[in-house]
Amino acid sequence: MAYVTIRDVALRSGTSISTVSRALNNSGRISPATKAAIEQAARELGYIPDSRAKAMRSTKTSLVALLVPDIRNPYFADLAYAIQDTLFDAGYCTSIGTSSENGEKQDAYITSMLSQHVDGAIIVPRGGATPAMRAIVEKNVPMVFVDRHVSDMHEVPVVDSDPAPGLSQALNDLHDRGFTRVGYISGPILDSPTFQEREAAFRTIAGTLFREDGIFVESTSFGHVSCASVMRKMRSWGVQAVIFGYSQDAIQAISLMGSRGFVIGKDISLISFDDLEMFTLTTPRISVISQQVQKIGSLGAKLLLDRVEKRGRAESQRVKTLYIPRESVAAAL
Amino acid sequence: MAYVTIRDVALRSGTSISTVSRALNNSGRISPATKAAIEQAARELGYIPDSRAKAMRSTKTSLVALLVPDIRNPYFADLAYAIQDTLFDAGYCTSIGTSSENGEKQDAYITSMLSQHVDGAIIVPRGGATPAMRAIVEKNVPMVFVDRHVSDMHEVPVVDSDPAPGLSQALNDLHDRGFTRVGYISGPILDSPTFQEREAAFRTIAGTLFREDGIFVESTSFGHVSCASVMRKMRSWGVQAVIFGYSQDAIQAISLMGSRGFVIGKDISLISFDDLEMFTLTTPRISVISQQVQKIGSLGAKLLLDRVEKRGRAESQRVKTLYIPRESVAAAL
DNA sequence: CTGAAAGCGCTTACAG
DNA sequence: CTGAAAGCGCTTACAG
Repeated sequence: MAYVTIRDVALRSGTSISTVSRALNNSGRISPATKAAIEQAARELGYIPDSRAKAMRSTKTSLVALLVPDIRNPYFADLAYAIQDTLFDAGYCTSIGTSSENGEKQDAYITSMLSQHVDGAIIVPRGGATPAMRAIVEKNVPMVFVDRHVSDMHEVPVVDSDPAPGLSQALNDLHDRGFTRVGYISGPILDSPTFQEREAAFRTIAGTLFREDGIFVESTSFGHVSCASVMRKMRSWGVQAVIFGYSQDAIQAISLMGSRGFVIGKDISLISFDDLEMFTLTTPRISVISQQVQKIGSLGAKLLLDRVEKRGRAESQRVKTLYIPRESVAAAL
Repeated sequence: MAYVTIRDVALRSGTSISTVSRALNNSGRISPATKAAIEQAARELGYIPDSRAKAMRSTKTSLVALLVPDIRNPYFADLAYAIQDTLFDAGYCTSIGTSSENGEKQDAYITSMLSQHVDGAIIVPRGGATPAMRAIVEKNVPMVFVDRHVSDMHEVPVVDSDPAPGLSQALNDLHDRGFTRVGYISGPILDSPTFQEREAAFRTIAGTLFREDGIFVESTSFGHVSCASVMRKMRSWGVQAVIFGYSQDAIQAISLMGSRGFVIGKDISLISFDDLEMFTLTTPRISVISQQVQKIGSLGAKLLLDRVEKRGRAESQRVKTLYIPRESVAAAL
């Protein structure tokens, strides 16, 4: 059984190709009788229209490309799920690609999607603008950035979270509990306006609540070693509570502390960005600053749909971060 | 800047469409001079071949569909990553779809992939055979099942894990530590040969090590309530160590126990299937039976490639499960 | 209401 | 070595 084509359906229903097309797409007038006959023939044959051929004529693929750095990161998995869900309900298929925080692969994927003439692209950019990303813009393919943005592509709308509200709530909580020495670990800050902004927001807000000499900021790159040494530094400075701008760092830190007998919420208090399920499984459960990833995802998808379907001028949006206190933050010693 | 077509490249290089096609695909003889000119023209114009048009002629899309129940489940995220990685290196693009353990969505996705004439499909099936899955087989599109299988589709090869080795190691460990009352919680066993097999393997192996009246088996469906009540039952029966066949259940149980002050590794010992990162963050860390998901993924991908590229008759494969003991299993009280 | 024809962007025999 | 032509499976004016 090879693929059934529109021709087979026409033959079987004793009509022509054009009539079948019109009947199955509800376009133009057709007599109810022929329409019914055609639908039955299509059903009997198990006809599945070739979307490639369809798309070539109508320049509409109902396909959207989604690019995330790493699908194994639960934050991105949640994001991808929310986006795919929203898009699916609107009749679009989402193709999820992974760039592995790797520029080359990122561009290979984008190019491949472009060659399939996707109707739009949702991208969590990694690093700066790339050739393939510029190609998307040049070809006028609708695109939105989600979660992060790229500093030199201002024409692309972005849906991300505003770190200030959650950080403010978190820092106020620490302040209220009597902490005087707070630290911030900012993750892979290089090239990332998002992580830069988080750090800046921390500095600003902490500056209004704590003394200058009670505020400590460090950054990690990827990798275990660095995270361990940063934690050591924080400890040696007598930092009482530390906020992680990058949840993957927090995960490493928790694992490290567990293996060294450090007790979170006692030896040191801890807060991380991203409301991940695993942060509720640890003992104690980890306080988080939620980016409301679900909201970011659905907003991003809707924004793209607005562009694809050309309703209004959709603009960038920010979702408020939200502090969720749990037992990893205790009173100051 | 609309899309650049092969026609534009021909015009710019002063050649014909057919020559451009041959030059860019390295097929047939072309003089080095014209080839160079064409390549330059293509580069200057930023030509990206239309893969839809390409595929229509050559019946090769270099596209593979991957269907997983829920990408937010870290086990499937790992699986998807491994598969996508292997396929990417072989020159294939993977489109990841999520069925949300929902038959309708599963079929909608498959049909959509079929309409794009993917070169193959890798599926983690949910429930039994569906109409769309049968359509794949009928149309002779290469397909493999991964992680789970469907009882009534024997023609489809499957790569999954053999539960026996890991279970055997785990149960021997429990036995050696002096446990006499062991429990097994089997997850959503309905319609799932995989979960059924795990339970059967547990019964068989436990039967050789423990007394009949020291073996307890229960199953959960999805949802919190059920998991809590099952745990209660296990406790009331005096079960000393429990093995979870479904890691999502274990996650719930850990969370429940944490909120009730139960201490894992002391009040009860615990082992779960699936070597998830989060199981190393808990205190104590959770002993697991690893399915070696990475291996399953890459084997599954390779098996599909063998079918797609018609090398030999690729057959089903099993990966051995592996027991990784950690602190969630203590000595018997 | 329905059919024949053109054309979307490619590839692939077929001539030259 | 290179070009003109047919055709992949559709949709969409255009006639009838």
